Amino acid sequence: MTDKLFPDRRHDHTVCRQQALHQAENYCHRHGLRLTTLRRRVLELVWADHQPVGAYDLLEKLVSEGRKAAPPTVYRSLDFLMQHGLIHRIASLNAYVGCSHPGRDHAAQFFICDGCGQAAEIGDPSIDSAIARDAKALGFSVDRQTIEVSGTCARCQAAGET
Amino acid sequence: MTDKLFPDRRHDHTVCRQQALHQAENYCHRHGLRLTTLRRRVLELVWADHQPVGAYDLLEKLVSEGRKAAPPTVYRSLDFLMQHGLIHRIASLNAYVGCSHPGRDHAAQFFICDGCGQAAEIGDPSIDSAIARDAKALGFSVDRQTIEVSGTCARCQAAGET
DNA sequence: AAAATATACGTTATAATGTAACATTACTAT
DNA sequence: ATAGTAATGTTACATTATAACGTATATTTT
Repeated sequence: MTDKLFPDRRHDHTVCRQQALHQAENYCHRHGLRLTTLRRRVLELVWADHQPVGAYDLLEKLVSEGRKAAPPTVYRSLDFLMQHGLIHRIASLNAYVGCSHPGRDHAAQFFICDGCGQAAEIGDPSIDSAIARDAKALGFSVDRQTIEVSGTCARCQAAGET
Repeated sequence: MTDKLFPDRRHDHTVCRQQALHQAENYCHRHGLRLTTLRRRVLELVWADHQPVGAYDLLEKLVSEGRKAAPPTVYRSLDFLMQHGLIHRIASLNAYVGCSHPGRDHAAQFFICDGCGQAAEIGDPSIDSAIARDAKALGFSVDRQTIEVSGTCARCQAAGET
């Protein structure tokens, strides 16, 4: 079974990371944004795998690479990357994950596996439209959304059944 | 305009609070749970209004009432109340709010106003079913959901337009 | 009712996450 | 080159949450 949303460890993650960096470079270039060495590196670290990463994990990696870094170093980069839709924050985990569809303004929805820790971003229009409908009924003006579904992915279920 | 989900300050909130406490008492009695003085008081404080409250705000109130309390005091009560569906945690705010439909096991969805700070709990089956459909397509087994939509409620929009 | 057990709470210490404020460096544009 | 702006370094601290262990209170068993 090939599962692009919850990939196993065999998948060539270099591709994911490279593509994300490439897209980020394009995006920043087109919009006159400065994807500095630090920001680029933070993005790269966030894309180390498909699991959301904590800010202090990132900090630790930066420091271990010899860079002078403190919490604000990381948080500022994360803020920049979030502002421009290159990463997302997972509120239920206090962690950050690369955006699968950067460039487009979109409300992300996540399925998060408690087993492997991976977060899969989906963009289901029917969730969006249901929320939009409710908002309209309330007269509520939507600014941002946090849609995070936790549970167990297919692979981990299979693995857990022994 | 009467808005039960984003009530104004005139609404008789005593009713909301009383009802919530009453339901909690019933629920705990039926299930053999101990709604101790502390837990009851924490629930009452969470229901002080319709705005999610931070754990340390609760702690401060408990202490100011003369009770000996420390962070674990509050967090343990919050854990109990959450476990039994009497309150919800709002992950995007690190805050807690009374559950509007205790007793039933349900996936809550929230609209949170940046203006007045109030959180309205809704239970839209079409959001649930959209998520269930996506989960099924992924073979994902859902455990819990975090659905939080932030923005501005109708009343605050009206107030803001001057 | 007394002892045994389990549950809840008190207490201290600390972990984990995030921000404010100001100094310094590096880039950009004239 | 120089001034202006944006990014990063640095120190200090705020906020949210939990671990670990002791004490008290309630519940069950005898």
